[in-house]
Amino acid sequence: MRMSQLFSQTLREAAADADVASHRLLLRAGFIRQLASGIFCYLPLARRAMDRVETIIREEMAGIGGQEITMPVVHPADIWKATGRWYEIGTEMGRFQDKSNRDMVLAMTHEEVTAFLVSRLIKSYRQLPQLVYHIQTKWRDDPRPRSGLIRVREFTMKDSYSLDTDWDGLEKQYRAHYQAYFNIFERCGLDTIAVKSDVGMMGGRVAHEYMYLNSIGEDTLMLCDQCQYAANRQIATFRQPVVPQAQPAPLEKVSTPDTQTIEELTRLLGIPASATAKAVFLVARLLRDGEERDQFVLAVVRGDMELNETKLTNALQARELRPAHEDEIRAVGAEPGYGSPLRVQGAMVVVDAAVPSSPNLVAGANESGYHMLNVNCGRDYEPDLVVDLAAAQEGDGCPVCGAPLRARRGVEVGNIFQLGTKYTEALGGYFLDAAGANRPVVMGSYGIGVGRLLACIAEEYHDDQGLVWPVSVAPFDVHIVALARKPGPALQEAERLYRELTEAGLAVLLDDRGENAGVKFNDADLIGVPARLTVGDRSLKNGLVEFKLRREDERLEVPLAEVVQHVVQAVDRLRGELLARVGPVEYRA
RNA sequence: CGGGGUGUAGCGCAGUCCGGUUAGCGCACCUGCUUUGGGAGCAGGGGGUCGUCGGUUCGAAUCCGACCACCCCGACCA
Repeated sequence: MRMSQLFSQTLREAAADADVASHRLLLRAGFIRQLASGIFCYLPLARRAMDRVETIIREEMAGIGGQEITMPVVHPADIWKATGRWYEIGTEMGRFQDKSNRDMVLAMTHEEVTAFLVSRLIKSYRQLPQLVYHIQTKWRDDPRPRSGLIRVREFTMKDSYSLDTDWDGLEKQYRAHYQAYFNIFERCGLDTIAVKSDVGMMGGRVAHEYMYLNSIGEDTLMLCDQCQYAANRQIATFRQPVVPQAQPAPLEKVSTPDTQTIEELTRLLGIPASATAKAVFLVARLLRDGEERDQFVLAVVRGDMELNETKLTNALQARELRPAHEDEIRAVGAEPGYGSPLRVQGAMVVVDAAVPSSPNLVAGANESGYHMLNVNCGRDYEPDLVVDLAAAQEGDGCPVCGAPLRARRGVEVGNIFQLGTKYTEALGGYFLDAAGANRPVVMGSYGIGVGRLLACIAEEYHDDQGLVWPVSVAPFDVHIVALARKPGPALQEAERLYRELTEAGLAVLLDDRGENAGVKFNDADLIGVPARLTVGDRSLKNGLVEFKLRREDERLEVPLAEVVQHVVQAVDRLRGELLARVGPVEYRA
């Protein structure tokens, strides 16, 4: 590609609202342009890099038996109604009506369509197992797109769907993906870790997320250095601290004016936060007997812990959870700021597992300005449910080995779900087994956000000057900077190298523009092609061309006759480095 | 959805408080000449519904109102 023809434009200054490095640089280097909030155009440089990412994905999917298909972006709402997700998912789903007022859905994911295909194609156990995938546009009307390509509303996702006769088959395909995903990310040069995760709107049993560790990440991960336990904080468990046991003491009311927070309470009474109980008031939307209804929930965790709303949502199988309003709190007989389960009526009391084993806690008196000493779960109030509700925190004991957990931020670049039969049952995806029985196909679902992956790579590989692409995903392999404005030896040699390197199978970008040397060098650094050749009269006089790797400062003068071979070898070496990263990974359930 | 912020040329900004020539600067873009190993020099030029609608006024980028868009924090979400 000649830079003079490239449909792009580098920018000296980035847009003011680009706050993360990948966004700023992809914009400045002319890879992307934003059309609307969370909606981007991918210009040729980005398209080429995405193509390479997609090629790697296709190769790895083929490696585990995947067959590529294409499923539509627009779906009739019927299939989403059949699985219930039309009703369960809120504003995140794009909905519209076609000209005959039929409800339509913009695809957020393709479990429904896959299950539809299963219902049409799979009749017998002899046709299973299967693995299909596609690389397709998704629409999720995220309440808050941000960080450039990291979090967008319209995006390209590789999603694959495994189809099996039973859970053992699913387990096999799941583990195949587990490994293939590491292969994909390593080949892209990106280090990731797999963490156990919540199943969220997908449903199902087991799920892992692939996380690129970086402080710009929006997910918090709890990691154990000792035993490699790794989980999203949304579901992370931890070892319960040992609590000194004591005889329950009598309830006692104390005056605690202007003491609405745990911190104020511990200061006033001179006690540790672990000796207090915290009441959190929420309203859960529950689905019971096909009817939606709101249930007031009083969650109790110890004062030194934090409520994990995902855990509570899952424990209640709630559709939605929101903070309660003050009038709702008063309606059950509780007092905001001085709340506790004592003498409340009409609330579902859900208690964290650490609370019943912690005697004589200080809790609110449900009366403004007063707390109660020596509150004991089971004696002073009856919980409706005792479950793990507390969020793991940095330093908490690893649930497996007890070593202190570390909290890190990460970006989710992929996920894998063991779905089961939810979708196939809903859409008639049944097969006949060897005994002639009708059984639903067991599904797994596996996603990778292609654009997000690219952004994470950009985030990991850049410096002050610009992007520094790993060769496997770089839009070009070599960038030839021709330091010549008019026809002459330099331009002639640059053109010859462009031809010969292209013939040698490399993707070559030739800067043939009439720009100054400085402009060309800076643009080359910004775009971040891994290898650079500088063809100018100065070196050419001595029969030399300058070679430089983007990631290194060192420059090398190479004799004209050896240039092509030198570049080919250098690119091969870079490719080899990335391939060497791929290897078997131990599966961690 | 709650809180905060910003909308003036492709990008970055000034002008808005205190209404008053033809709305300005840098970069980018076009033409010509010069220059050519790290964001060049000179000369000339093109490009604006000042986010939108409404109001106040002799007069609105500027004051008032509503709306819209975008960004950040939170809620939410994969």
